[in-house]
Amino acid sequence: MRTEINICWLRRDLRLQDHAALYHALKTGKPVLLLFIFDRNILDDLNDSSDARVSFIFNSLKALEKELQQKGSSILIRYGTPEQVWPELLKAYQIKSVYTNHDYEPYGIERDQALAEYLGSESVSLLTYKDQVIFEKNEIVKTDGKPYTVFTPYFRQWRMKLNDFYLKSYPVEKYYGNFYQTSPFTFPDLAELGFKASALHFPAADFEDKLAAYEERRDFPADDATTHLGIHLRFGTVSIRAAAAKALEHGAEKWLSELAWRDFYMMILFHFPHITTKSFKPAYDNIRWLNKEDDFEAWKNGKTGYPIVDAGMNQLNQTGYMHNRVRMIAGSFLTKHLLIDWRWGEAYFAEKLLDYELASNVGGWQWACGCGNDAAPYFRVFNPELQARKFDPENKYIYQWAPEYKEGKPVQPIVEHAFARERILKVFKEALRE
DNA sequence: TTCGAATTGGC
DNA sequence: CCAATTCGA
Repeated sequence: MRTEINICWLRRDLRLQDHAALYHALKTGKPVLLLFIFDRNILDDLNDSSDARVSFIFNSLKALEKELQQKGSSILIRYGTPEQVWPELLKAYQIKSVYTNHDYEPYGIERDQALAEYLGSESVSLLTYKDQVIFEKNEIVKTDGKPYTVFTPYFRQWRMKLNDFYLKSYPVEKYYGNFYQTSPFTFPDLAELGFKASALHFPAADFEDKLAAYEERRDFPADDATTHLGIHLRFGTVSIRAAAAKALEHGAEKWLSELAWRDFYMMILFHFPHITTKSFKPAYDNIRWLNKEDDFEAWKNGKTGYPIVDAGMNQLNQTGYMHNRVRMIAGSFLTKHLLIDWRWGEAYFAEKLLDYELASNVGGWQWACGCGNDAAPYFRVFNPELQARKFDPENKYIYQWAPEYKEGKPVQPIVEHAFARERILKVFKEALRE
């Protein structure tokens, strides 16, 4: 008779410390086998064979495999769709339960629902846990029990509720003896998954030394005073509880509130999944976008004639990262100056950002466009020149990423600011009147 | 129901 | 001051 085991399915929680599902799986005392599926439902839609996120996942799994081998175990890596892989696993192993962490994205919810049904039909239980946020789903709601749609009152409650209990680390280490003991499984090459190693640099996971100066310097892109922790939170190579605990320890309230924004947008996406394709506020779906391909190309390639926008796009294209202040400026510019649909911008960021996160990206783009979780600030149109003067007064960031502006040659902007401003105000008014 | 408030602005 | 809606208690 085969040994009965538990499987812990990793998705975006690629670590062996402070891990909710892994903790619960190991604690049962049954041998725990770790699993990762390179999901073709996701991978097949990526159009860059050297997509850096795939490399990041690959590297992270390699590191996990090393850790696991020291414990006499190994990680099972599969390439395919979950629908294909799970029936194979059920044949290969005597599985008691499957442990995994909550996913709040529409695809993830659908995938996990299907799995729950399938496993149920095979008398295998699926146990899922909150792990990637501090507060999820309905943990922070209004007095009427409905989800918040405005950040500030949400955050007031989020901050009040936050205490050591919610930040407590899951002591996974105590149960490391319960990993399934096996000789190492074969570990696939990136090439077998249809990908190449990315040449991009991945940010380190150490963020603590950035916290002290964060609030004061975070808006100045040349300072690079942000933590670059996004990719680690995206793939779970850093635990959100550990990050929030460090924020409290250093009194980094502003940075803590940014972690709350992440919770907020995940909660919003969970309750309002339509926002990936529709405006949060339906009236804004009436906007008559110009959607001129030439303008979109110019924006993508950093050729708008607005130095701060071009610098940002160059930074994104070259490094897979763009400073947050500049993301807002570039987003505002695409939607409000060029009158291009926010979904186009969202899709481009999705392709390029190492720290891409569906909930935050959609939330951020809808905010930049003015169609998102905001009262009524559509008439707020960023002036890219003023923004640059204010946040990059010595053109340090601009010259670093768009050195062509150093020469001081006059550049013809793709659209004149005052004209674009009047135009977008008119278009918005028309859309909202309908 | 009423009323203060609403991430990161600009002219 | 703009311009002005909707949220939330």
